[in-house]
Order: sequence, then structure tokens, then C-alpha cells
Amino acid sequence: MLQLQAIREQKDAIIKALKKRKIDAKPLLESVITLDEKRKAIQTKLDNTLAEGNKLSKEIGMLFKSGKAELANTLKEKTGELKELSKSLGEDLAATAEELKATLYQIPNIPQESVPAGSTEEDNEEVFAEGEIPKLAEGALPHWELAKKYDIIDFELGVKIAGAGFPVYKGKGARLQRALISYFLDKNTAAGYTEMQVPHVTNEASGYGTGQLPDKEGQMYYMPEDDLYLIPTGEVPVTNIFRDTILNEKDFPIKYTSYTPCFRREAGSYGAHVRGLNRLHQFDKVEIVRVEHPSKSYEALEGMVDHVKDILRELKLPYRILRLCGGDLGFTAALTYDFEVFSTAQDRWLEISSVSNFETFQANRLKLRYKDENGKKQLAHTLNGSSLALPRVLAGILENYQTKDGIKIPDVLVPYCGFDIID
RNA sequence: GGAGAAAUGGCAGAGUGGUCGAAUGCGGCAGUCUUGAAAACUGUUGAGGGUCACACCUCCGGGGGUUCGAAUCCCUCUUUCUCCGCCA
Repeated sequence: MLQLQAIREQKDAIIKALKKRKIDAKPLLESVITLDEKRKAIQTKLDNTLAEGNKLSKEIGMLFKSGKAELANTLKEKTGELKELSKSLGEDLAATAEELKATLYQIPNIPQESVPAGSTEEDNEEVFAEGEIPKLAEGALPHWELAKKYDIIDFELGVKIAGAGFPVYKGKGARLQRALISYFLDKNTAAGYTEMQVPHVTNEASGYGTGQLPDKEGQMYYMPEDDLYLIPTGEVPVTNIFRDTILNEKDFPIKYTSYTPCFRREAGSYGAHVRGLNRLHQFDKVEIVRVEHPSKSYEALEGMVDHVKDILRELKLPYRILRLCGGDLGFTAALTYDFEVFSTAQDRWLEISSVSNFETFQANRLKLRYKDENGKKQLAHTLNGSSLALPRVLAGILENYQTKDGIKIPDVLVPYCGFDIID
């Protein structure tokens, strides 16, 4: 959520910056300003009415004490009027504030300067690429066929138990998943991230805090009986640790990592690109989350990017890094780097990590602040990234490491797996 | 799931109808003292709106009500604790 003050002071600059997202924010911003002015006017009127009422009440109290009951009773009539007035003003105020909030919720984050303009993923900017794309033998298979051949992932069994998009990992497949989770967590904690285990469901307030609500309402599994959402990413519970929090400057940097399953309804997905592990309703992910001083957040973002690079290097997977264009940028992000692994057998890039700086956008919703050196409260910056998402890394490993003898396990994972080939 | 008790500032904990945004202690911050630190002493220290700055307004778990006036009384929801039941 953008800050009201920023909208008031830099309306035109914000409209211009939001054009990178291919949206015309002018009407929204203008109605924010109008609504805010209206809110203030009503608030002032209400405050004055209440102040008058408070004053009268005190006088009445004094009069009763000094035995002037008659005079007190006359004043009571006056307070009755004030009470009715403040009630209706209060209703106006609530309605206006609600409308203002609803409008603010519709405005996405301002893209950072370096974000390229553009509307689709075609316009994303490749900023880095590394790793050899392996030459596979004739007849190399996509991962869903390898999964069947070596009996390590059973998609049909998942359909029986839950539905499409909920695979069952078996034997060495399951062990490889667990190995990846442990390996990622070990890498993250070695880099100074504190491991957290968090709830896999969240309440509505948490959904609003990180921006999944109201923007992505239909993408989350929702349990009406308990008014809870299954988390679409560990970002939600981990970042919400800091909702309604005032930090001290010395608390920075805050670095957390957490392994969670992620649940996504993926309404509207279809086609070949959702085959196998490419797009699932439930998948595992290890997330890194940072809360930073605004002056350090881009340094932190680069640090996170380097960290993910390091992991992909160790796994020896060919990857590239994209800077997302305005049109592809998530609602809440100011700058996002996507990591993609090349799947040789599918001959396409698979997104395996997304690393973003949200600047103050989430912090404003979360009311996540810190006290600066003058004791003034400022919004902190939040960041997060996948480190890493499991299924597509798994797909990448299966496809790129296949040989005629079986699927070799990347060296770094062998100690975690306890075997070096799936055959 | 059943019975009872409770919810107040970073924490602990007073406050049962007006002068209470709230005693006191701890913690935090600043200062005095000290070579430095500790101790001691002094001061300061909740959040939001509003204002150039004041004034002023709101907030004592959430929502509603009684009253001229509510942290305090009533209703309701939520959460926590204790006991019982069930249970990984």
C-alpha cells in the first residue's frame, strides 16, 4: 500500500512511474486525494463536536457536585444534540475511511527506477546467465516421463487422493525432495538466516499484511468455517511475524528462512506448460525473508540474488536471471529478479526463484516501523525470495542429470540423499 | 467438547462511574558522577489522527449498549489460563 503522504506530495511522479505497469493510475490517485480531504474535513468536525461534548460533561459533573442540579439538567439537553451529531459524523467518517482504504488497496507498488517498461514476459530483461546447458543423449525425456520410468513421482496416485496438481513422491523421489529441503535450509542458515517454522494457514489480517488480499483472493485456498487461508507462500506467515511492530535500528538486518508447503488454486491454468511438476496446487518451498533499513534494502536484494546464484552454481544447473518488466512485476513488488533454470528436455526455461524488494509497500500495510536515530518512526523495507522452490529444481535435476544409466545426483546433494544415482 | 477465571503501556502490575492516557516497579533513552564501566541520583519514555507548531480528538483484547460522563456497569465475540473430557 502506498503512503498517503507520498500520494499527496508526488502524485504526478507516481502516475508516471506506474505507467511502466501499463496502468493509468490517475483516477485512483485523484480519488484517494479527494477521499482523504473529505476524511479530514469530517474528522475535524467530529473532533470539535466531541470536544464540545467533553467540555459540557465536565461542567455537568461540577454542577451536580455543587448541587446545581437544575442548571445541569439544562446542559444535558445540549449534550443530547451533540451526541446525535457525532453519531452521524462518526458513520460518515467510517464510510469515507473504508472507501479510502478500498481505493488504496487497488494501487500497486511503484516500480523501482531500473524496472524496464513492458507488458509481458517478453519484455523482461535478462541481466545474468551462467552454467553449461548439457548435451543430452538421443531420446532424453521430460521429467514427468522420467518420474514414471524410475517410479519416483506418482501423479495419478495424487489425483486419487486429492486431485490433479497434488503429486505423490515415492522412494528416492521423496528422499531427494527431503534432501533438497535440508540442503537449502543449511545453505540459508550458513548465510545468516534464522530458521523458522511457521503456521501453514493464516488469518485474513495476515493476507492483507503482505498483499495477497484483496488482490489475489481467488488464488488462495480458503476455509470458511474457520476463516483461514492455506498459505500460497512462506512469505505470508514469516513476514507477518513483523505486523504491528516497531523495531529499533539496531535490530537490522533481520534475516529469516523457512521451509513450508505452498498451496495455490492456480485458477485458470491449463495446457502443456502445467504438465508434471511445472505447476502444482501444492509444492514445497524454502523461503528467505529480510526486513531492512530503507538505505540498505537494495544492497540486501543483491545479497539475496548472490546467495541464490551460489546455490544454483553448487547444483550445477544452467540458469539465467531476469529483471521483471513493469507489466510482469507482482502487485506488491518494487523490483523483482526471477531465476530460471533451463530444462533441456523440455527445451524451455523454468522459473525457480523470485527475489523481490517491496520497499515500504508491505511495511505500510503491516505497520512495520522502526525508530530512526531521532526517535522518529519510519517504515521499514521488506524483501523475500525463494531459496528455492522445490518442484522445478527437481524437474531441472531430473532432466539435466539424466544419463543412460539413470539420473545422477548432484555432488552437493549426495550426502543428503545417501545415494548418487536414481536407477 | 464441558466448568470456572482473566484480558490495562516493551514487561510486571494498580486502578470498580467524572479531575485517568492511566499509580508504582522493571526495562529503554538522556544527563550528573567516573579515566571508563557499574552503582547511585536526576530527567525522560505508549500508539494513531490533526496542526507550521500548539490546541484538540481517538485508543485500557474486538464489536455493540447504558450514562450528561465508561479502563471501570451491561451484552456479545475472540483469545489466554486453570480443572475435566478427548487426543498426535
